[in-house]
Order: sequence, then C-alpha cells, then structure tokens
Amino acid sequence: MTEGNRHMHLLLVDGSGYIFRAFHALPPLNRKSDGLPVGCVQGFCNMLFKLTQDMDIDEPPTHMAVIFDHSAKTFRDNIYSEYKAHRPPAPEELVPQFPLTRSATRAFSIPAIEMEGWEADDIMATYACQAKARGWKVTIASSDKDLMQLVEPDGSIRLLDTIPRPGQPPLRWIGPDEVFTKFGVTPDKVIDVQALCGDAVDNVPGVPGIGVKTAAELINTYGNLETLLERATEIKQNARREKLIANAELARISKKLVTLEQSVPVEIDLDGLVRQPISPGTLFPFLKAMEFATITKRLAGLLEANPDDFEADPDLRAGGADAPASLKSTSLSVAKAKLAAQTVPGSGPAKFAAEEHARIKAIPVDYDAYEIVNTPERLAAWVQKIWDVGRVSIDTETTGLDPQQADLVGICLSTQIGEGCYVPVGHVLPGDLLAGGGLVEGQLPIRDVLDALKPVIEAPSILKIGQNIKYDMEIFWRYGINLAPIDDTMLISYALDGPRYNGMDVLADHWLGHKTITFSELAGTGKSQKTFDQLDIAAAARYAAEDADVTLRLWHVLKPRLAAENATTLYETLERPLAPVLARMEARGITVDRQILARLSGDFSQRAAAFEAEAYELAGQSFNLGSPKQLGEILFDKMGIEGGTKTKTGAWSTGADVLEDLALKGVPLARTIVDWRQLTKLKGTYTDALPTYMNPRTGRVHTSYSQASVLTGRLSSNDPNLQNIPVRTADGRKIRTAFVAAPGKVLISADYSQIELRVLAHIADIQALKDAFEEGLDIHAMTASEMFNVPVEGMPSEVRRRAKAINFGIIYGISAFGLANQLGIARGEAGDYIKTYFERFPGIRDYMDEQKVKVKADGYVTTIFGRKIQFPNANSGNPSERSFVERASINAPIQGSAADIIRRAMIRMEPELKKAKIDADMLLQVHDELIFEVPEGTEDQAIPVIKRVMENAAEPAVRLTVPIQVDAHAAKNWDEAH
DNA sequence: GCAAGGACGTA
DNA sequence: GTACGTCCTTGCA
Repeated sequence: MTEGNRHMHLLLVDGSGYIFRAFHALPPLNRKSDGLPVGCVQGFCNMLFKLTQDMDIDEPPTHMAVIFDHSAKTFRDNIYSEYKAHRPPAPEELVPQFPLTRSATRAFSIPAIEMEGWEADDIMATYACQAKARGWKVTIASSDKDLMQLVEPDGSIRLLDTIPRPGQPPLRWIGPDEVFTKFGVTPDKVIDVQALCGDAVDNVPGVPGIGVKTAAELINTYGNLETLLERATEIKQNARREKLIANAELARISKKLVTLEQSVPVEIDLDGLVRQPISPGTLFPFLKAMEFATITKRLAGLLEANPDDFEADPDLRAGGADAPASLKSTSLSVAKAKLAAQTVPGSGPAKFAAEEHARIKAIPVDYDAYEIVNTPERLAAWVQKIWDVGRVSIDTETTGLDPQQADLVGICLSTQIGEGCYVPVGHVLPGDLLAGGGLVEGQLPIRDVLDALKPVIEAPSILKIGQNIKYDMEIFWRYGINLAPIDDTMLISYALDGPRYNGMDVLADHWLGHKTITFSELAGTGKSQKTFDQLDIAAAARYAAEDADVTLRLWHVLKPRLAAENATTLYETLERPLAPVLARMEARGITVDRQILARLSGDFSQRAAAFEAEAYELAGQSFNLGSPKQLGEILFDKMGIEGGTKTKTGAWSTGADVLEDLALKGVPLARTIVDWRQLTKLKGTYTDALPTYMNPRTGRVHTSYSQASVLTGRLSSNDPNLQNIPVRTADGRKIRTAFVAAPGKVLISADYSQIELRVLAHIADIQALKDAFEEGLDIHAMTASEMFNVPVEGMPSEVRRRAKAINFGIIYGISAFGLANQLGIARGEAGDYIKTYFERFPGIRDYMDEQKVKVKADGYVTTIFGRKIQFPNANSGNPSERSFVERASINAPIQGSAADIIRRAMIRMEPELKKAKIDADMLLQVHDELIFEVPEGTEDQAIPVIKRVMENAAEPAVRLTVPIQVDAHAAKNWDEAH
C-alpha cells in the first residue's frame, strides 16, 4: 500500500465537540410523534454531512471516523481526582441524544468510535500517530486547544476549526503557525506550556499565577518543562521563582493530565476506517426514524434514492420497536402495499439487489482461474490482496465434520469473484494406519501458513465471509487464531428466507444457477469415502477454491437483499452476533460422567431383557420388539384385537398413545411394549450413545448448534442433540444426573417461566392473562378457574390438567380434533372447551384470525422482532395442508418471539457477565433454558446477573406488556440444578 | 448403501 | 394441535 500513501488522508472528527456545539448553537427541537429531544442529533447530522462535503472539494479523506468520549472514568482520574471536576452533568435533554449521535454516525456509514477509560482526544491522538507512521495526512476536525499538541511542523497533522465565525472563512486550518499564535511555542512544546498555565475549564491546576504568556516565555527560554523546573532557582523574579519551586509537582501532574496518550489499544485499526460510500439502506431508516424530513429530502436528491423505499429503523422510531404494524393491523391492503413497496425492483435498494444478482449470476465459474498456493511469496501476495480489498471469503477444509475434533487440511480464500486459491497444509500420502502416510510434497508448513494468515484473520478491519463460518471459527481457535469480524452467507440467507435454502450447494444452485462440485463426487460415499487429507491436492483445490469463490458470489447477491427487504436489523442483531457466542458454547462442551451412564446402561438393558421375555410370553412367540410392523401384525392380525388404526402408509399404528389405550382395555402386552420401548430408547439414544461423543482431547461432550435450520428462529442441537435429554420420567432424569459440573464448579440452570404464554399474552394483548402474570398466579389454574367456574383453591388436579392442555393447544394452533385426542375426550366436548376459551379470552380468537389472514395474504407471519416466518404453501389446494399452515402460522410468532428473546439474552450475556466481573461459562441452550458452569461458591453472584439479562432481553427493542420471569438454580448436576 | 417411515426424547 | 433430532426397521438399489 506504500504506492498510495501520498494520497491517504485520515479525517478524525471530534464527535463530543460536535455534540456540544450543536447543543449550544441550535434551538431545541423535539420529535413530532413523541417529543423525544432530537435537535442536537439533527444539528450533528447537518454538521457531519457538511464537513464531508466541504472536505471533498479539495482534500477528500480516504479514511474517516468520528470519535466520542466515553462516559466512564479515564486514567486521568487516577492521576488527579479533581480532573474535570468542575464540569456540570450533561443537561437532561442531551442525555438521550448521546447514543443517537452514534447511530447517526453509523447511518452515514462512518465508524463511530469510543472506548471505555479513554477520552476522545487520546483515541484521536493514537490514530493520528499511527497514520503519521504510515506517511498519511491527518485532519482533526476540532477546535479543542488540547489537540494542538498533535500538530506537525510539516503540516501532515492539522486541526480544522469548523465553528462558524463572522467574517472568517467556514473552514480554518490550524497548523504550526496558528498554534504558535495561540501558545507562543511550537506544537511540540504545547504540553509544557499547558502544564504551567493550567486549564480552568478542565480543572488542570498548572502553576498558580502563571498564564500562557509567561509560560511560553519560560519554556522558550529553558527549552522544556523539566529543565525549567530543575533550574528554577536561577530565575531572577522572586515571585515567579518561588511559585515554580513550590508548585513543581503540580506542574508535573498537570503535564501528565494534558499529555494525550498515543498508544490506546484501539479495536479497529486504520484499515478499518476506510471511507465507505453512504448507503441509502443504512441512512434513510435512521433519518426516517428521527423524522428529519428536510435532511431526508435533501440527501434523497443527492443520492438519487427514493426515501419511500425505506422504513423507519424499528429500534429507533417513536414508540421504540413496537410490534410490527402487520401484527396489530388487520388491514390487508396496508400490508400488501408495504410488501409491494419493498419488493418492486424499480428503485432504491431493491433495484440495486436485483442488479447485483443479475450481474453476479452472469459471471461463469472458471476452475482454471483457481490457484494452489505453495510458496511463501504467493501466500504473501494473497495476504496483501486481502489487506487491499478489506474483505475475504474464507473456508477451511478438514479431516471431518466435528469442529472440535477435525484437523486442518487446507484453507481456501477468495477476494474477488472468479478468483480463489487453495492453501494445502495437511494432505497425507496413502498408507495404512500404522505406517501413517506422511505429508504430501508441495505444501507449505502449516505453522508458516497460519502465522502469515493470522493478522488478516484477526484484523478488525478485514471482513471474513464464510458459509457456516461458526465451523471455521472453531477450527481456527484450536490453532490459536481468533477469526473476527464475520459475515455468514448461510445466516444472511436464513435472515431473508428462513431455512429454505440452507447449504451452499442449494444456495449456489438457486441463486447462481451453478452446480458446485459435491463432496461425494470428490471423495466417494459410504464406507469407502476418503477424508479430505487423503484427497489429491489438485482435485481438492478445485472443490475448495470453488467454495470460497461461490461463497463470495453468494455474499454479493444476498447481502444487498438485507437492506432491500428490511432484514438488516434482524441479521445484525439476532443472527450475526450469535454465531461467535454459539461457537464458544460448542467449544466449551459439558462434562458427562461416563460411569453413571455405564451403570444406567446395564440397569436398562437388564430390565429391557425382562420385558422382552415377558412380551414373547404374552405374544406366544418371539419377534422383533423394535419392529412396529411385526408388533402390529401380532396385536391386530394374530391376536385379533379390535379397534386398531392404520397410518397413512397402511401400516398398523402402534404408537405409545395407541398402546396405552390398549393397556387400559386389558391387553397386558401393550404395557410391556411401552415399558420396553422406553428403556431401549433411553439406552440406545442416551446412555449408550452419549459416551461415544466424549471428545478425547477435552474429555467433554460438544454438541453442535444449528443457527439456521428452524423455521421459527429456534436453535437446534445435534451430534449429539442435547436439547432432548430426558426429564419427564424418573428413569429419564437419571440420565440428567450424568451431566455434571467440572471439579470445583457448579452448574446453573436458568429457565424462562411460561415464556410462550407470556409472549402470547403480549402479542394478542389478553388483559386477563397479563393480569394473572402480573399477580404471579398459577396460570393454568387461573385459566381453569375462568373456564370452568371453579375456585383455584382446592381445584381438582384433573381440572387444572385440562386447562393446561388447552393453554398449550392454543399455542399450537388449537383444533377440536387435536385437543380431543390429547385429553381423550369427545370432539364435541373439546370444541365446547375451545368455544368457552374464546369467550373468556376474546383477544385470542382475533389474534388467530389475524395470523391466518396474514399468512394467506403475505405468505408469512412475523415475530415481535420482525423475523419473517414464511409459509410458501399457505394457499395450497390441499385442505389438510392448508389447516396445517394455519396452525403453524398461529404458533410461529409465539415460538419465534420467545426464541428471539432468548437469542438476545445469549448475545448480551457474555459482555454483561464480564462487566459484572462474573466468571461464568454459558454451555447449553434448551429453547427456554440456559445452562452455565461457574466456580463453586460464586453461584449467588452469578444468578442475579443471569436472571437480569434474561428477564430484560427484549428491551429496548420491544417493551413487553407482561413481566418475564426466570427461575435459576445451582447444583453439581443438571438434574438437581433444573 | 441409502431413504423413508415410525416411534419417541425435548421445549 | 407447534418446533426439532436420533434410533431402528424396512424395502429397494
């Protein structure tokens, strides 16, 4: 990048200075719809935009950032407790505008930077210093005299005063000459002068009685502060000499206070500040939320965009992110008009997305353009290319599918569509297990490759794009590399289209019309399938580089759709930040006690064998108890039991409910089978299988979470599934006792109480339910009491059980048929229950009708956080399919909103725990429950923080109108903690 | 060797 | 009646 250095120009804006200027210079202004004070935000936007326009005329910056003061204390408070002590607290109406100015900055696609413990001046000093080291030019938009110490004699670092002053030009540069006019010294001596004269505003003491003029004279005479203080006795004037000697220490402290720190550990490096074009999809949702009509109009003209294509940012608009209008409104025409405005590819982001799609799709895949990297020079060239472009699509090839076990075999990269490279590092020669192959020639040493790539993979300024990048994050962690920041095409697709097109092969086929090489084509299938390290490098490279190339293409196609289809907030708040959280949970794993499981296996297998013998006895023959087919034939054909039903494929139904029924009717074999099935299920799926998942490296079990496979936004867990560990039966719970805390630790289980019913009460706005939750009542008993006119006191458990079934039925999109089945009552009776329920809670029926209408009209329903859940066959010609969609569309906003809430809790959990200085590891998520591992004895500190984060997770995006309750317990094992 | 269907574990 | 993943058998290649 040395070639371009002459033209690099960094513009740093003193954000806090701008805020206060806007505040003092402008009349107050309140947002029309809710009175939120926004005058300062508006002024800030105007000033920021004007600055970029003015600068672009003759000195366009190539890099830019707005730097803010962080409200917390800084290192200067430790040096001098009185520092800035005279500063009054910020005016009340200014406080809510602080975060909004950050949002404003980001809306203009400019990085907004602030750091706890540092003043904006220190951060600016650091960036200026870094930029100077690279030979860049630096402009600091600020009139703060404290920054004058940064001015360079050669003018490479200058300040820019933009405060309008009558009779003066709008932009006034502050270079060495201006500094000399102000302080009477060259910029490098400014801090010495300030150390002597102090600063009344910041309460920097200085030496009492010495002003700027005297200070400058002294410093110019003695060269610098230290020399002056050492030789103070030589000063002729009595008063001046005495003051200096008496206050030497105060002067030294003052110097420390005014000296700006130039090595702040900034999280974003200079490359991350590269100037971005203003994106209408980012800008207009903000401006509309603020209701800045004039700026909106002006910028729409300049950007040639139509603001009507964008909706106000739901997190910022008046009333906060309330339920989307579609949930509240039954007006179909409104919903349809909105949909049309979003998707008509005639203008704005939708047009851009459509054009990008067409452009990318037309570029053919050329396998010959891919490169195998096996020299340090070529690797270095790729690294340089990544720095230049600022982003890279990346994929790892490994020996297996388990990110906690698979070893790295190669890395593929692509920075530009149509290009791609493969860096093989772990391909082995054929050989038996004992002879052990050895590495194939022509590969760079893995350590060299990782050392070369680590800086870009960890660079905050380089975006790493992947398909299911959580996998690659975990692989790289095991090699000591922290992959961040990320974008994930799988998650972008999920935010847009749900789990419909999961998988890169499907995405490539659907969006690019390109069939990728499949792993089976490359490595074979089944038992003879090769692992990646056994593949020929040339063949592997085509497959691998194609993956990186295609991922980059998909990113170009899918990313613009986020803005075009209003899914940016969903992706940025609920998808992208969750991936690294899940990666860490997977990497941690959980300890499982092998011995407990082994003992249970033995017990279950003995008892199952007894049931097996009993079953043969009762059946009068032996048969495969695991075969529903054979069992059906014995029960209904051979034994001639009446009343059997058939499944849709014509086989006898032998499900647990059928067998339970038969058992009650006096068929002892049915009971035996039920018992046998339960035990063999527990043994086969849990006590036998779980130990095989124990990772030999960590000794723990690491599940894998799928973030993008559930229609409603829930997670799913696999290999092994730790979201269906038994809990309902006594035998089942014994399995939970095998999930234990590591030595010296305890597990905490924290679960949302009745989260879905609470969400339902909120969405459907059911006052009676809300009141019950507000008063902390037993919700099922209360429902029963309302429906059956029975007092809660002394209520028969059967009555409560029925009400509970109805409550769940409501959540599942109730039908008389289903409820009757569940409760074992007649269809008519179940229908009466439902009717009564609707009479007692009339809002429920309205809610259900709204969802049904909406799904038919729009093809989707939404959660309270704006996640769309699509049902492509909502208008199917098949009546049973249609009713199925109706029920699912009733359930999806409830299940999905609850899922979004716990996602928000998970995303916030780690930083909040860290802030509270709690050492707690989040290990598992089971839909409404989070499992943590904490040092023994710290559970009482951890639990309140965990509860607080979970209970407030919806805020501030959504203000729920029901209280959310979380119950948390600690114990050595999961069974006791739950 | 693989896919589909049935059964069953969870929220 | 919603949403999942896993184990096992069966039937076909």
